[in-house]
Amino acid sequence: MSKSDKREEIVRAALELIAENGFHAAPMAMIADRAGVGAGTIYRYFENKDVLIGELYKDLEEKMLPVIQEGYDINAPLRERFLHLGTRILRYFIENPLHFRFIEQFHNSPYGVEHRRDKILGEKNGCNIFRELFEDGLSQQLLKAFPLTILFALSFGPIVNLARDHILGFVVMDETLIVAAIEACWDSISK
Amino acid sequence: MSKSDKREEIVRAALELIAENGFHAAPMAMIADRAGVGAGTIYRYFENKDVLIGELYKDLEEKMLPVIQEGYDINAPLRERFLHLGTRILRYFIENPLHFRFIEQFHNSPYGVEHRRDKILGEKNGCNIFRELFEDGLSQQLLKAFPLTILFALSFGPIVNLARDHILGFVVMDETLIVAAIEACWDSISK
Amino acid sequence: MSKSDKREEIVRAALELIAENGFHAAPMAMIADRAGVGAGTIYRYFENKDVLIGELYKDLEEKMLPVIQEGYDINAPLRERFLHLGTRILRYFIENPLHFRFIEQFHNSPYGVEHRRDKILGEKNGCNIFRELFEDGLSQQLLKAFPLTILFALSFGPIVNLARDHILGFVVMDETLIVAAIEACWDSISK
Amino acid sequence: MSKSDKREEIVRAALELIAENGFHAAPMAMIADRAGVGAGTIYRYFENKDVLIGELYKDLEEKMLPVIQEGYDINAPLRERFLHLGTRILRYFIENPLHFRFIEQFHNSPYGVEHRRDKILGEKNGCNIFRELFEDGLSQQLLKAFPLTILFALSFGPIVNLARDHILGFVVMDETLIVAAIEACWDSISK
DNA sequence: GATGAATGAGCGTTCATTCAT
DNA sequence: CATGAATGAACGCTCATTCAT
Repeated sequence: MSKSDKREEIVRAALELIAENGFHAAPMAMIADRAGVGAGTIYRYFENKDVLIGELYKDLEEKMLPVIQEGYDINAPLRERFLHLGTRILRYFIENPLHFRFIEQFHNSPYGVEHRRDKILGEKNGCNIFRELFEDGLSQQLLKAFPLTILFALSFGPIVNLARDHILGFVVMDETLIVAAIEACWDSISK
Repeated sequence: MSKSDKREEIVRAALELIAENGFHAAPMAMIADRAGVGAGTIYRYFENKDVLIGELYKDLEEKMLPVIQEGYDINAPLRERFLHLGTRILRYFIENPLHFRFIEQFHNSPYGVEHRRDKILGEKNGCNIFRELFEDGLSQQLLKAFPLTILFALSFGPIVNLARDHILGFVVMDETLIVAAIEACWDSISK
Repeated sequence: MSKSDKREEIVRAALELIAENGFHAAPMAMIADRAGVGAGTIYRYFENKDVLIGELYKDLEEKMLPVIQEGYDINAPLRERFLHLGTRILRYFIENPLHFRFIEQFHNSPYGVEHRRDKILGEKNGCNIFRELFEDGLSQQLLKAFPLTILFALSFGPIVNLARDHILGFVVMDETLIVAAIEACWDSISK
Repeated sequence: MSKSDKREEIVRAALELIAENGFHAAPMAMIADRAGVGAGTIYRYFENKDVLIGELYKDLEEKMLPVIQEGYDINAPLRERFLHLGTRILRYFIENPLHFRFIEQFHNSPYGVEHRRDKILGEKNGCNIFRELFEDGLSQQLLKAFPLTILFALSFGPIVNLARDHILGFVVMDETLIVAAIEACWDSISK
């Protein structure tokens, strides 16, 4: 197994265990076991458990962003851009329930305290797409005159809830429902 | 300190510690300490930690429900009813940040697994108010023809996010913003 | 409830709990509960748990001795005297399984360390009957020339085992078997 | 210290502490201490305390059986076979007082409940030697017509008592006394 | 570099004993 | 006197982290 394969295995094992049963069910020894490496080996790749979790989170961000942005046309009409991003995110969560479950757990854990803010969509990285989208919308007066934070809340609050409900089996989000739900979100932020 | 004072102190201490820093920062000994009681004393009031957490959650539910329902007029127009409940819930969270933080933590913890669904607004108690509200709206064709789960998601997703953002200081939800935000939620569910 | 009734209740409760499930299953609070008194009350009658256990043991000794000696004729032939005592003890244990179970537990517990020697049959009290019996037998050269300790072991070892096996249901000691078994013990010590 | 040395040290430490002062005087931390290992280390070798105790018991059984059987001639006369086994067991206990004390404690403890019956001499393993011995004796009509349980009690009751008395210093069982005592046991079971 | 046995601080919980009522 | 709520030391056990191999 190559060096980066090992890192990959560790991260994958951690993701699975945490997503499936929460942080409390993912001791380092169990992660090592499932990754097929020695317990001490993890510490060659990650300084400690906090760092492992943090990097796992960053990995997921990095996998998610290109998928969401794929085919995104910054010059399309605002509504279309919103629907593109919103449905892509929701679809991504639904298709990657382990990622979603981990991200949720992460935000409500000691590991995620300093990430509390939704970095995915916030100021970090190059991923200001949403910010730009909202700012465009505000300046064009197509959106209600809310602070960005509120526009985020109105958009992502439902998305996260819908993803959770789908994953837990409370509702089946087929393509039609996905689009309709994101359109509803649009109604909440657009004038 | 009277018997019921002691129970109160324990519950309060647990609430504070968990709300402030999460479950991992609330070992029984620390809860006891902050409550000003001996470690063993907790076990006179609560069979074990799980039970303590569970009862704390129930306590909060019980405190919250009457506040939300106060002044609720089931015969008012649908929009008004929605705004009443939505703004009340959001205000409650904002005014009781410890309650909010605990409830959030609880839902994303091993303690809250069986409560995953938002019981507050779900089928339990007499608090089917929201369900009734949505069912009324659907039958009167005032709401978009979504499953209840999605209507819940569109309503509560933003509320929870807004409460969190306010508590974390990312936005200041004054009365005007509260009402405007809930009105925006109404836009997402109404035809 | 009179003062001595209370003591009686406490001792009875302790006996039952310990005999039924061992010392580990008899915390003071449970003893108090079953005795129908407050936990603190026990300490008015017994300085501490050790003393309670010790006095319970003494109580049982005192109840047992007269039953064993009843009808004992010191002038009867040696064999008859042995059979009298041996069968009486065995019968007593069989008819009072709680007493037996407690005594057994007691001897193999921290509480009974200083009582290790079989006081019932040893030098204490007026109960030197057995000692006298053996000494008579030795001087009359009816018994094998063993130290007293060995004569005790040959006599009581089987009795205790038989009682235990009966109580645990491994064998049913009816009157015929009781007598035959004690006669067998006699064979082991008599010339 | 090698891996199996460590297991050995833990088992030895547990044996010593329990034999010397009983289960109550052998908390895991103390066992670890005396074994010269960390507290957590014990759990690499034994799932929990119950398992440690249980395996210690099995270890002792396994050490004891071959010693007892050594030189045993199944074709020798019955009396000789009985004396062989009886004296060997008694000698073993006398020479291994820690083993004896532990086994005694074990049988009268919550750990040993399911072993209540003397498995050493009962049906388990290949060690039906005693059972076979008694069954042979019964079929040849050399033994009194007792149930096996009673023959066991008549044989082992005294042995256990003699071992205890020797270890506690109440009597010194030299070779002559050992043989004479076991011969006395034989008298109790033989016709 | 990789390992996994070893560690020990820290957890949730119990219970003999005390003492205010 | 009797009570039982309160106590806190001590228990069995877990797990992030280290380090000899």
